[in-house]
Amino acid sequence: MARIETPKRIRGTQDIFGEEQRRFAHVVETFERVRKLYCFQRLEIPVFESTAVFARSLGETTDVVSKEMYTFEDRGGDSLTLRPEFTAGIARAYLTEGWQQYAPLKLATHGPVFRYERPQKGRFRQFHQIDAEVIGAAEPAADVELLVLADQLLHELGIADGVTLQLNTLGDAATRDAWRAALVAHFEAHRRELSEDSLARLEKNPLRILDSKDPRDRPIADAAPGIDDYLTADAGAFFESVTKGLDAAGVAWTRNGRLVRGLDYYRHTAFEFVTDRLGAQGTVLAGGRYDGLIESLGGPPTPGVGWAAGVERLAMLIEAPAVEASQVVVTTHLDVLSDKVIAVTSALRRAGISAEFVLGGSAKKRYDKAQTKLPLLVFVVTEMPIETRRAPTIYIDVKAGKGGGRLSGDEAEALGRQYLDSAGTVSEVLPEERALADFAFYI
RNA sequence: GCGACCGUAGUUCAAUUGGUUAGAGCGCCGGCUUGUGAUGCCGGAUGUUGCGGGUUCAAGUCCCGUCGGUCGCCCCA
Repeated sequence: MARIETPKRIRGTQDIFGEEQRRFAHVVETFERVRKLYCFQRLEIPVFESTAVFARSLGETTDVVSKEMYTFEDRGGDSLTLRPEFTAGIARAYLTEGWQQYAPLKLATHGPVFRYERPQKGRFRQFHQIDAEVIGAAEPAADVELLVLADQLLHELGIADGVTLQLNTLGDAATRDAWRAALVAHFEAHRRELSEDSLARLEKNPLRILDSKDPRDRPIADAAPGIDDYLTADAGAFFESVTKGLDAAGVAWTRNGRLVRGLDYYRHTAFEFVTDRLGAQGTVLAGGRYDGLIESLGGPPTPGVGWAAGVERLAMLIEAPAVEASQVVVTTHLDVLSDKVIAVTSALRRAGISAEFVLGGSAKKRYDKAQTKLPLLVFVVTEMPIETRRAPTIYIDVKAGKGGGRLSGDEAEALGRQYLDSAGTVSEVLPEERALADFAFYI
């Protein structure tokens, strides 16, 4: 017989399940909660866009655009790209949907993004980001609002202690141009001592030499001119307002004058929340101001700030959330799903009580499995004779207690009665010495 | 794109310097304890040792290739 080869999971993609998915969901749910506290509107945008949306906004020479995008032709011959990030798509939506009328807009979204990279710890080809943006607000208060939101999110996830906010300014266009020219001159003068990687950076993105990890580059990078000397008065004042705002909000930050961002569209504020607990992938949440991005997409001059965070990276840092125990687990001694079992279980659920029905195995196996669900009560539906009685019966196990706690007989009886009554089931307590549980309800 | 290490049942891992029918825990399936229960007892099934080639009397163990995983570099969330 021919052997059918089982399909493989595509490299860099994930099947998220069990504890991993609980961590994942907790990150997203916490983001949703905090985002509402800051009155950021939830937004959904497409997973793919015209290739030009990303190529023009991120910068043609960036690694993301030049070698990491999932780009393909659709059946109509158009070049499409799976989004490698959110900001460009949101900017495009802002323009095509005419959202200028709502500006300034505070937006939040989350979902999968795609980058063709070599997978490693905290790095995938399809991964997930949470994202927050403020479009149409030029004032530093917008930057502060986003950073405070990020800071609160990390606190609520319980990981703020291990993560530090590194902050820098890239200045305005004039600042950036002057600083860049000075850097290029400095690095050109030390051309011979630079690493191969940095020689390539010198052509493509000289700013990146500043945060090189290569020991050969460090002394040269450390001796390079700082941006502060080139900041225009406006740019300096802007940055000061941001830092003062953070102090006022009680957000801890440290200046990192060598922090630059990889994508071309960043101006002024640039920041990264960094941890040392994720190996090489220390950046957990990052972003900055991108005045000029929307212009590069053919729109009117429009200020913007935003950040994105990797859901998987955050999920790796948090404490594992506990499994949600069901309130009631229903099982049965009967071999087939009797009408009684169906009636009881669905009545409980209609009454708003989470009730799990255990499938598979023998009555004993099902009972053991029911115990492992850590419910408040286990209902055992049976028609087996107890003493001389043959009426359909629900036994309630008083020994099962949520979180290892045990219920007293009275508590169990009260709860069982309450559940059964709210489930619309007539019940009568039968103290039964030889029952599975301490109480039996005739139904 | 570059480098290092790794790849054995569903899963986590074993298997002396290459040497008989590749083992265990968990999980799964069945049975027992006339029923007090997540952690009782007994039994059972499942592997083309990632895939393809090579060396050898003999390969899970060595070599080459390939695919995949992990961790670095690069880049980024």
